[in-house]
Amino acid sequence: MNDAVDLYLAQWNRERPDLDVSPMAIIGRMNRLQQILGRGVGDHLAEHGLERWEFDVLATLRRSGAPEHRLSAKELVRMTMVGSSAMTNRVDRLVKRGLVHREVDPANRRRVLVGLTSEGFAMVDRVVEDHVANESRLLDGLDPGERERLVHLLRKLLLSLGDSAPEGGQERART
Amino acid sequence: MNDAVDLYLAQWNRERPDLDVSPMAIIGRMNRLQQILGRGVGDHLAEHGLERWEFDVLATLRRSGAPEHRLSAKELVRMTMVGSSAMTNRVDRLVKRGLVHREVDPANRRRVLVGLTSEGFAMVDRVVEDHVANESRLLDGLDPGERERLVHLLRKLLLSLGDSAPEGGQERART
DNA sequence: ATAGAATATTTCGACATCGAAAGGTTTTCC
DNA sequence: GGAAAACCTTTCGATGTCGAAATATTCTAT
Repeated sequence: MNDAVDLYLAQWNRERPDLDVSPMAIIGRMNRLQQILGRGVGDHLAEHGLERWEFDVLATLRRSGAPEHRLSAKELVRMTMVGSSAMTNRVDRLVKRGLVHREVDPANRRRVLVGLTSEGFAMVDRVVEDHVANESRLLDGLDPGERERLVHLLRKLLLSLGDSAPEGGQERART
Repeated sequence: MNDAVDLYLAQWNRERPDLDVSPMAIIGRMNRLQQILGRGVGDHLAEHGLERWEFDVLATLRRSGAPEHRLSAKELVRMTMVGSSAMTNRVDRLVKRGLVHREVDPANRRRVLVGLTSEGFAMVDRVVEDHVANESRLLDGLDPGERERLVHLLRKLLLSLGDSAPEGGQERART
């Protein structure tokens, strides 16, 4: 049995046998998995009435923890890998849905603090359990040992690319 | 050393110790890698004057092979995982740049055949070599054995999710 | 022959994102 | 204490994608 990437590697080998296209075996599959898994996650969240980006923001606030379940816009940007302008838009829409509230930080009026409302909190806490169960289902094709090896490899690759826990870390330049 | 995903797994464990969030260790890292690798690929292609979606289309046509380096719009859609309306837009723009030509299939006038112009052909063939070198550089953090194991795991996961070589294969419903 | 089903592409409106620039606020440093 | 630099968020215009509907062509079955 071949996957879609096997085909295009074979095509490249036929057309350009001089080229070593083996990196595509990884990067191409990563692309495809991203799309397929993304749809699997998105379809499931839609059943709970959430878009993927909504869940991302709510979950980021939820796991940032007590007491306030609250982060500044900048911290949200850092955690979610979207630009600041996209975050403004996301928060706008979540405020309209009543899932988060936004207020100027009284201690530093440049900052905006975004926090979960009780509806938002209830929503994440209700959905997240099903969400991880769904993710687990998507990974059913790998046994526990394989999953562990995959985690290890992905983690090593991420670290080699300079990804690091954003504890005051350096972000990509963004406006 | 921790990557960004280690942090949010730890946060979930603190906030919801009842939950097994281990699937996120894979899916979360896949998301992040996708973004970081995507930027690495895109920035490099930009140096050659190409957008990522442009390269995707040109490369798909190039590797589809002689004699004509030509595919129908539908085949392009199947190979690239974008919707048909996005493909119309992509081809429009590539035609304007003179990199592909579009013509109605005389044998079946519903179909549109898209083929590389000689400029398009020269462009891909010039860029692809650098492109794979760049991809290889992005994967430098893994040694050859690790890359091989990663390929194996990603491939197995893809197959378990129903991805298969699109030789008349069943695609996802799209309008 | 022809109505209707099936197939293939394009058009249309909506939407999420991006990067640059603008708008406020605070800090720094003379 | 005030000007300039640094900081944080929002606004703006552009872009690329999506899904549904529209258009155009071919196939099927009577």
